[in-house]
Amino acid sequence: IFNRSETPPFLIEDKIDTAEEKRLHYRYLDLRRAPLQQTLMKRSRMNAVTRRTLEALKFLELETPFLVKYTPGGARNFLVPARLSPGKFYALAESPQLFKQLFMVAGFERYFQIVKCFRDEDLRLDRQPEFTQIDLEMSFVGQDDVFAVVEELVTALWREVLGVHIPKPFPRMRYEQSMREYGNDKPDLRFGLKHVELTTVVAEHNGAGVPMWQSFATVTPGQIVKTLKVPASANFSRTETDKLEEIAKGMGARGLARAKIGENGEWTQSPLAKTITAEARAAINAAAEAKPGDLLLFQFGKESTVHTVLANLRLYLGKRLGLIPEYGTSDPKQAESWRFLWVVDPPLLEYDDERKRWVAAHHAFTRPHDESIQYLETDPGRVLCYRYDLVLNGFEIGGGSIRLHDPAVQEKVFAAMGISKEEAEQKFGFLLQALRFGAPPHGGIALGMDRLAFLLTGAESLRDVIPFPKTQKGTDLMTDAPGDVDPQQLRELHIASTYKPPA
RNA sequence: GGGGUGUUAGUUAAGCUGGUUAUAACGCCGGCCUGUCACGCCGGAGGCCACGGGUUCGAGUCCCGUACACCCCGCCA
Repeated sequence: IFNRSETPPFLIEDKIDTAEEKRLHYRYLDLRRAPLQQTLMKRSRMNAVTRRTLEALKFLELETPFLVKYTPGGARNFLVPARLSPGKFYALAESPQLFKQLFMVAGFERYFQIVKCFRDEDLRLDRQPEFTQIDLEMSFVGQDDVFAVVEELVTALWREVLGVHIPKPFPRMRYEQSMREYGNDKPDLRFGLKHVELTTVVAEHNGAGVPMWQSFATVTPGQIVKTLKVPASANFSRTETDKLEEIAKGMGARGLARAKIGENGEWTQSPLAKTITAEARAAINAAAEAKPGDLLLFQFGKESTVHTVLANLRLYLGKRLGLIPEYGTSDPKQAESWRFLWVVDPPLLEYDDERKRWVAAHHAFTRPHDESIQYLETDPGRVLCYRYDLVLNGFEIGGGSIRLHDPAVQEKVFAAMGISKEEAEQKFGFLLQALRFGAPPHGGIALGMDRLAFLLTGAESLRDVIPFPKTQKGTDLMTDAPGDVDPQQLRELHIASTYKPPA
């Protein structure tokens, strides 16, 4: 009776002053609280709007199996023992990816599903082991067609659930720019504090006179120097900058070199000040547009570490300086509070340092840009592809691609990844065979419904938009799952545990 | 696998540099109050200070380990 009303009958105190652990243990009581009631009502409406919008756009809602064959790559799967095939296992689907492509082969031109997915990876604030996606796939489309559908859907959600009109089309940014300016592929565009690239500046000044930077006198792939400028207005104390260093170290940094800019551009309070050449210092100040009183934070070394450290420092500073709230959206009724962004044109392949070969950055079935196919053999890192992520306020809320439907190009991609024909057939045979029967050009996307609800409602945690969420260790404190099973059940499945609890 | 924060009464928390009987609020129990509604007043019960070691004359407080919760890195669409 109350599930269509804005004000539920049990208006339990809004204030949360109970430990999360306790709340989860008595989740059914926690769910009586008005904020959670309203959140779940909004989520219900999001489901309804999604179905209505996609139905109007001629999408068919089709189901796919949860119990599937394990395929390598991507997320770790949950395994389910197959009683009728002793010794064998199903995997719980990490996404309907292959099946939705097969719908395209089968001639269903527009498919969607609001579907549970399962991934056996560690949890985060915005990650649960089972979660819900709005999954869709379309035939005879390019990237722009997928964007148009998603923008229609997302703006409908914000309009009909929040009453906010988000302008279309959403802005786009190339992956390369996102990494360069923000250090990750999900930039929060609500504030500045962009990273400043210094690798070439340092190389041009032959290491800038700084002993720690001698290895940067020449540019080495995968090794970079960057800085982040904290404006003078922040007026950080020594204790506060020390805190920044602690955070950086927590992200894997060796340290956090700093420099405070003096009246004439000189550097103080800095381990670099003694040795840096005046020319290099001026060039860095210019690159960072540093003014007296500003504080420069430096990171150098392995590109991925530099990016992780600076991307997280940027977020910390954004919150610390009050540029964005701790969580949620400062003014949810204003369209400007919602910074949607398409991140496009990422590389198809990335180099795996451990396995010493190129691997798919996402999956091997993404269509490369036609003009970069030529680099597949000669310069694999240069191959860009039709892969796209939808980002909102620093959270990735969806990702998809235009699929590779041409078997000839597919072969080249496998070759670039060092996957033999036999191996490919063994691992992905049914999809490759299906594509050989003739597949239309197709592509799609999956939107994280939990994250959409999390952001739309301004929730503090993904757990607040999931009725019965799991803890960081993947347990359910209410039902005490996962639990022990009867030995007889294991015998039926021909399973024995080798686990020995610590003494 | 790694880093960080936390764990004190039923609940939420305070307990600084180790020092007799570990505090408060709400809740609970008893008494009083016939117009209250976050009632008020008086009295009371309730704690292996998460668990296990260690340092010390002495540990809620310091050290080590474990468990649980949360945040992050790794991992992950």
